[in-house]
Amino acid sequence: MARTKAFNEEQVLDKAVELFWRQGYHATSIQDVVDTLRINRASLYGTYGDKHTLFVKALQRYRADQAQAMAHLLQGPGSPMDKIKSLLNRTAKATLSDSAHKGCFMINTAMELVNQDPEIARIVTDDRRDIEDALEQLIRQGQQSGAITTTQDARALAQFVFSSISGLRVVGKMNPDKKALDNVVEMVAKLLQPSREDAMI
Amino acid sequence: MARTKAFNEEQVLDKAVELFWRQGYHATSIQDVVDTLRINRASLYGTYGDKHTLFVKALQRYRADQAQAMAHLLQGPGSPMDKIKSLLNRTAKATLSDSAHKGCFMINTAMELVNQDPEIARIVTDDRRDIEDALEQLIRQGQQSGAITTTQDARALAQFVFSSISGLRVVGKMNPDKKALDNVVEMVAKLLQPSREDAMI
DNA sequence: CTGCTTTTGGAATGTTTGTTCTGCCAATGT
DNA sequence: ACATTGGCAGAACAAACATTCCAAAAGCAG
Repeated sequence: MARTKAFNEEQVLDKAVELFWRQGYHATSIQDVVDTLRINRASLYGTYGDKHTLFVKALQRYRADQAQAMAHLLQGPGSPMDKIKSLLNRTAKATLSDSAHKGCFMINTAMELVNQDPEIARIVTDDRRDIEDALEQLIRQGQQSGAITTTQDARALAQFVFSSISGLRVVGKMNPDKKALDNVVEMVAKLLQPSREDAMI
Repeated sequence: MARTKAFNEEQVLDKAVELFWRQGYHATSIQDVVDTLRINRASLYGTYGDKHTLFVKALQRYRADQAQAMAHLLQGPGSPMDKIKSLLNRTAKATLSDSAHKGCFMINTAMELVNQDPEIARIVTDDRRDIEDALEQLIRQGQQSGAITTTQDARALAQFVFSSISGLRVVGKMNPDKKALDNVVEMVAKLLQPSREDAMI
């Protein structure tokens, strides 16, 4: 009944994710978007709305992708401790193989917009809560099997792991040095392990 | 021989630090600068150069202030371990009392510009190196007196502490929750302490 | 093929951007 | 007192900005 779009809506959104991820919100102009996505201005506005709406869609898509990867890890094989280590190692590896130094789109966005844009702030906060919830659950399991220390409660440890991952992404953005990142991963893992002192209480 | 400036060059630069710190580089227009610093356009360009130059001056001023505070801490009283704890606690406290959620100007800038602006990247890298050097020196002293673990070398621990501080600033930006921040500080401190197992080797 | 609907290309919109220019004014050395 | 130097106010500038509009083109139903 009408003309069909000359582009794939999802694929083009992926390009938007990549672009905003690399450049941030304010440093990206609509001209950049038009050039990079190879889509007409009118089609852009017609399909995704204005710049801010497009950005939100891109961020939510990134978040959905990330959440899926996390779910996959959670229900995969391995002990809770293995999964946490794997998450940390994956972060370190992603940082190292990221030649454009893009870092994490969610954290980049948080740093750029959280105190200027309430809608974005809410997405960032929700994302953090979800990740901390997943970590807490994992840690609780590990604590029950005795693989993770019980000197701190699961929530506190989850917050610590989240903070450590954030730290990794900042350091990775500044200067991705394999040794430095591996060190951090190792130390976080060490802190989660129950020490012999735990039993003395 | 000529008219005197109607403003204090240093005080106005401080306002620029505050503004860029709060909004970042790209989100701040020259009009914002003119309005906030309450200085004429011509005077602005005449005194500080263009936008980029002003930003660099602001960032360097921030860095100098921070470096001075660090030097003061280093040569003050207290053990190396106390100084590290104090640094961490100060970061947590600064985050909590920062109602505008500004975070750390240097880290904000790193996240926004490091992969777009080589001159800024260099400043950020230099700053990180200096901080890690200071931490390493402190940790080395602590190790010699037996107050800090020797299971990792001083450099690795310094990198870990730096990463943890970065994590604090990210978490603090997202949602400054006192308990979460204090937890992180406590755990970093715990990791630095020598455990009884150390002696068993 | 025809009619309808949506996409598309690109010009056009008005605003905001960073930067500079011009004319006036204030302060100081002589 | 006055000339000279540099600060100051605000207009002026072109380029870039986000967004909209219009006419042409393309696909599908009848």
